[in-house]
Amino acid sequence: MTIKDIARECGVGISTVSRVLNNRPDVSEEVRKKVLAAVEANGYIPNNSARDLVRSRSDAIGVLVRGTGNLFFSDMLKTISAEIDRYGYDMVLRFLRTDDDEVKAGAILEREKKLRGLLFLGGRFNYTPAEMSLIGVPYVCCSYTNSFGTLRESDFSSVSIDDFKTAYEAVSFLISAGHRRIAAFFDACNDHSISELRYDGYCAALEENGISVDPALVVQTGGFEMEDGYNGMKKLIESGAEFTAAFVVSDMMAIAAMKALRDCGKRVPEDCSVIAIDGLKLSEFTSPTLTAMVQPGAEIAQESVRILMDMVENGSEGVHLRPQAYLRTGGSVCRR
Amino acid sequence: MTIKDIARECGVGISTVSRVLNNRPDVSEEVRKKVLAAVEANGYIPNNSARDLVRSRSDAIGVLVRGTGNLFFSDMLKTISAEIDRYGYDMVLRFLRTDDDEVKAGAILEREKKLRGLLFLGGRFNYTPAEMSLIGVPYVCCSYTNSFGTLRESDFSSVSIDDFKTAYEAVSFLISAGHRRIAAFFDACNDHSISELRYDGYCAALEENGISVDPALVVQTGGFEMEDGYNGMKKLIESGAEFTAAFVVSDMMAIAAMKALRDCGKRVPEDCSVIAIDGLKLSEFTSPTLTAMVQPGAEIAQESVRILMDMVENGSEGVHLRPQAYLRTGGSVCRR
DNA sequence: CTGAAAGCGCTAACAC
DNA sequence: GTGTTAGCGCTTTCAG
Repeated sequence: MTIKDIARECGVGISTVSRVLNNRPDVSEEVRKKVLAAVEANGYIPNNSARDLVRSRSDAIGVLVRGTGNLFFSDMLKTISAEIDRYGYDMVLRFLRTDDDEVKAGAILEREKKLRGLLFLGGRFNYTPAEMSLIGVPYVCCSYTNSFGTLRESDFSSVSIDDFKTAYEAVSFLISAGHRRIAAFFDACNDHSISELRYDGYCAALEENGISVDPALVVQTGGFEMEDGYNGMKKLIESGAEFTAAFVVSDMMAIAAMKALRDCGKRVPEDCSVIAIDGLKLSEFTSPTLTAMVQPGAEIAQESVRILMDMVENGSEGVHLRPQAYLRTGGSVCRR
Repeated sequence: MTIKDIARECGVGISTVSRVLNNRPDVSEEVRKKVLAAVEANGYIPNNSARDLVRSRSDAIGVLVRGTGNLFFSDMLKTISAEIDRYGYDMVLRFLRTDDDEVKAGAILEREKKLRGLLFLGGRFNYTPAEMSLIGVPYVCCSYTNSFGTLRESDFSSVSIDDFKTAYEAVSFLISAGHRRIAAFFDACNDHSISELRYDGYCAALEENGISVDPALVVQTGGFEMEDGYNGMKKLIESGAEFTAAFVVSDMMAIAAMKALRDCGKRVPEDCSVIAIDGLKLSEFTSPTLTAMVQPGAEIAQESVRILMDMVENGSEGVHLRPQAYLRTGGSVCRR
C-alpha cells in the first residue's frame, strides 16, 4: 500500500494525495474528503523513510542519555519524550555506556538519521568548540552545563540548576540548623563535572561561616550508585570521624547512606542529619523523609525541549536557563 | 557527502562502495581498503532513510512502554536497549499514556518505520487474534502474558514471571511465618490483568491453608503509584481492620505502604510484616530491607529480545518463557 | 570482481 | 486545483 495505490483508487494524481497528507491548503474540499476516506479505509500509513529521504531530513530529535542508573533521568526522559511528541517530532533515543563519548555518538546519530536537533541528557562539562563542530544541528545540554569548557554561549543551549549554588544552599541550611561538622559525599571532587561544582559549593558555604573544610569528612565514593553511597558512609563511620550531618550529592546515594547509618546503629536525624540534591518523589516515602534541594525535573525537561525546538524551527541563538532548586524540608535534618 | 562522492573519490563505482559498506565478500582487498580509507577521511555516514527505503525495511525494533511510573520498567528498558543494540538493530521507543492502545500504536509505528519486530513492555492481558492481526511483524509481550485473551500460543511470544504462582509463594511465605490476618494491596482485583492474577494467587494461598479471604483486608488502590500504596495502607489502618502482615503488588507501593505504617505509629515488621513482588535494588536500601519475590528483570529483558530476534531473523514460532521469581529475605517480615 | 542502471515511496517544482 | 516529472541516496539485479 503506497501513495500510488491511494491515488489510483481515488482517481487523482499522487501529488494531490501528498498534498492532502501534508495538510496543504490547495486541495478542493471534495477531493480532500475522498482521499482521506481512502486512506482510512485502506489503513494506509506513509513510509517515513521515503519521506525523510526526499526532504533530506527527518522530523526527529536525538536524545543521548548518560548516567542511566539515575532515577532522576528516568523521570525526565518520560517528560522529554512526551514533549518531543507534542511538537510533532520523533524521538531517537540512545543510552550511552559510561565509556561512550556522547558527542561522537550524537554526531553519528545525527547523520544516520538526519536529525534536526540533539538533546544530551547528562554529559561532560568540558566541551570545546573544536569537538562540538562535529555536530551540525542545534543541541541542548539538559541538566548539565559547560562550566569547564570553552563553548561560546550563543552556540548551544543548556538547562540546569546551578550546581554550585544549590550545594551552597543545602550546606548553608545545615549550618543554619547548628551543624558544623558536616560530612560530604561525592563521586569525585575534581571530576570537572557535577561533583566538583557541588563540592565547591559545599566548601564555600563552610568557609563563609568560618568553618574550615576537613578533608577527613569529604568522601569520594567513585560512583553514583546506591552501593557507592552506602559504602562511602560506612567507611566514614568506621574511620571514627566525628560529624553531625551529611550532605550527599544525590537522593539515591543519600537513601543508601541513611541505610548505612542505621546499620551502624546511628539514628537519622538525631545522630546524623542528612540532606541531598534531587528531591525525588521516592524520597518522600523514606523514613525519615529525606530533606532535599528539589531539582524541578519536569520544568528542566520541558524547557530543554522548548528551547531546542526554537533553535530548530526558528534558528534562535543558544539560551541558558538556570531554574531554581528549592528546599523541601523532610525529617532527615534536625537542629543541633 | 553521499555514496557517490566516495565512489568518485576512489575512482570506483557506487555499487562497489555499497558492497564495502555492507561487508560483502566480493570486493578485492585493495579496493576495500581504499574505500574504507575514504569513508574514514571524509567522515561519511550512510543515509539510513535511503537504505531503509530501497530495502523496504529497517533494521529497527519498536518498543512500546506502558506503565512508566514503574522503576522496574526503567531498569529493564536499559537492558532492552543494550540488547537490541548488540544484535545490530535500532530501537524505536514510544512511551504510552494510560489511555493509549499499545496495539494500535504498535501497528502504526510498524508501518511508519518499517519495523522488523515489536516488543511490548507491559500491556493488556486480553488480546484477541482479530485485533492482533493489525500487527504484521513478530512481537513479544515482555513482563506480561495473555492470560485473559484468546491468542494462539504459536502466534506470539511472552516472557514473564507466573503472577499467580509468585503471589501464591509470597503469601505462603507469610503464612509459614505464622501470619493469618494478611492484608493485600492491588490496583484492582478484577482488572483482567496483573492484579487479578496476583489476587487469585493470594486467595489460593490463603484458602489452601484454611484461611478464608476477608474482603475487609483486600485494598484496591486504583493505581500503581506510591501515593496509591500510601493512601491504601492509611485507609486500611483507619478502618480499624486487624492484620499482622501485608502482601503488596509491587515494591514501590510496598515502600509507600511501609511509610504509612510508620506514620501511623506501627513498626515494620513487629506490628505488620510486609512482602512485595519486584525485588528492586532500591528495596535493599530501605529500613527495614524489603522482603520480596524478585523478578529477574535483566533475564526477562534479555530473553525477550533474544526470542524476538529469533522470530525476526529465523521465522521461529512463538515461545513462552516463565522465569522463576525467587524470595529475597529482608527485614520486613518476622515470625508471628 | 566491478560498474551501469533500475527503482524503493515520496515531495516539490513545474506545467496545465 | 491538479497532474506530471525529476530526483532524494541507496541496494540490488544484471552484464561484463
